[in-house]
Amino acid sequence: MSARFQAPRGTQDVLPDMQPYWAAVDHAILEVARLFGYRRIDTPQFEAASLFVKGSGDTTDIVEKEMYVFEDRGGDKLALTPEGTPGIARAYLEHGMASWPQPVRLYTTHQMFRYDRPQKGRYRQHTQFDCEVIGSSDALVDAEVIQLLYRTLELLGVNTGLVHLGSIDDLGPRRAYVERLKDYYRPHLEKLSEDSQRRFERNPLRLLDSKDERDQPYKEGAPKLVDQLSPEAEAHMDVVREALEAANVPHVVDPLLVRGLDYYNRTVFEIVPVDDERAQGTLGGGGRYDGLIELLGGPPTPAMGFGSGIERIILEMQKNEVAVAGPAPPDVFLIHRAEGAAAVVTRVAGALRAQGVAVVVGETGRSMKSQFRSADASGARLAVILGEDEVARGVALVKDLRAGGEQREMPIEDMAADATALRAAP
RNA sequence: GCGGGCGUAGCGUAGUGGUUAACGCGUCUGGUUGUGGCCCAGAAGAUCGCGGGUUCGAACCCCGCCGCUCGCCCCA
Repeated sequence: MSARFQAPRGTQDVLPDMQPYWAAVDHAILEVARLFGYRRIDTPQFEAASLFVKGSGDTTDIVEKEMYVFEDRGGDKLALTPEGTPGIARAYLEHGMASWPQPVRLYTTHQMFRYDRPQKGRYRQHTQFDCEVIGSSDALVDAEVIQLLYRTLELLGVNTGLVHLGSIDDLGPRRAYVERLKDYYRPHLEKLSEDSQRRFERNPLRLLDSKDERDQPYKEGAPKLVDQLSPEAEAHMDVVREALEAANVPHVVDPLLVRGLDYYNRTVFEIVPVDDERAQGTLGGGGRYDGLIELLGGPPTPAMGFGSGIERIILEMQKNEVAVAGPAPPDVFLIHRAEGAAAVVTRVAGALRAQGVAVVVGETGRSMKSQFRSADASGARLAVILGEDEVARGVALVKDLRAGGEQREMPIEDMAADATALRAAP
């Protein structure tokens, strides 16, 4: 109905029924962060657009085609955060975190905005669970970060497949490799798909995971980066694998794994659900970005991190029929029928709440029957009835809705003063 | 950005050119004075996604737009 307002394309409302899933994810994140010693950081939902142009890379799709850029009333060019890492790197520099004990372990959950054609599991606004470890080049940190995401998903009952692990080496060796790759493809350029011809210019690493029929014959013989890593990168990856092995994180080396941002080096990884049949399956991914902080004007500072899409995680939880706890029902549903009972009703409800009793109040003017129906639907254990008769006599009727439906009288003032008897009732 | 499918009350569906668009769930109100869950009855709730066209007549046929969805691109 375009006549009525609707949520902007690619955005969604999280209705009350869905909130338990979000709460479950929040709890899992809190617990895993505690276990691994990560502290929470929150950064703004928008940043200088140039932070992403510089940090994420000006030729990446995210920056070039998908970023929400706007100019504010003061003329500043800003961007809604399309990804999490540059903002955190910026905060690291801005707040002198280099003088904190290194490395700095941080996590956050953050809204991300990307102008893209929406699909299930791909939205224009989505939420990411982000972890970043800044100030260490230790391969054990790489393994730790991967493990952290894996454990989070495990804790949430999400059935992940193997962790896909790769290495894209350091900048110098990678450039040399890209030249070798282009040399290999150049003679066949004419015969490649249009997409791959574009990739040849813009993102040669992507040539290797083309799905187009026409490109298949050339993939086999193409040089693979993981097969010719520099000795340093190879040794680094060996340690990562050894540590993942020891941590019981099942993984596989994926020679075709490429990440979308410019700043990655060495370790890259991705976690996809087991028997994933959809295109937007990736639950999370990340890698090492030793050059980013320096690129943003800081001292050379190694770092490692990941982003994981919470909407996708929840989609998986639902697919796996993971049970999540809903909110507890109220303790008491307060039914009232007296004329002009607003004051008594409000006072009793307030007194009970002050003692920690959860109270939902029935609607004025509705029949007993109707209010009892509401009481039942609310899931409350007790109905407290303040009818005309009771209010006049200064008592309340307390009825147990779950058990036999027994009912007894309690003086209103006693109940308001001390809810202990009510809790025990009847 | 490219290609395919879909769009009927809050939700799930029926109706595929011809009288006041149907059913289930849900909501509300009742089933004799003030008592829930089950049951029964009634009511409210739909400009048939929006706009235009064809036709005596359109939810139904055609076009455009919007939204969802699947694949590609890309990504979480």
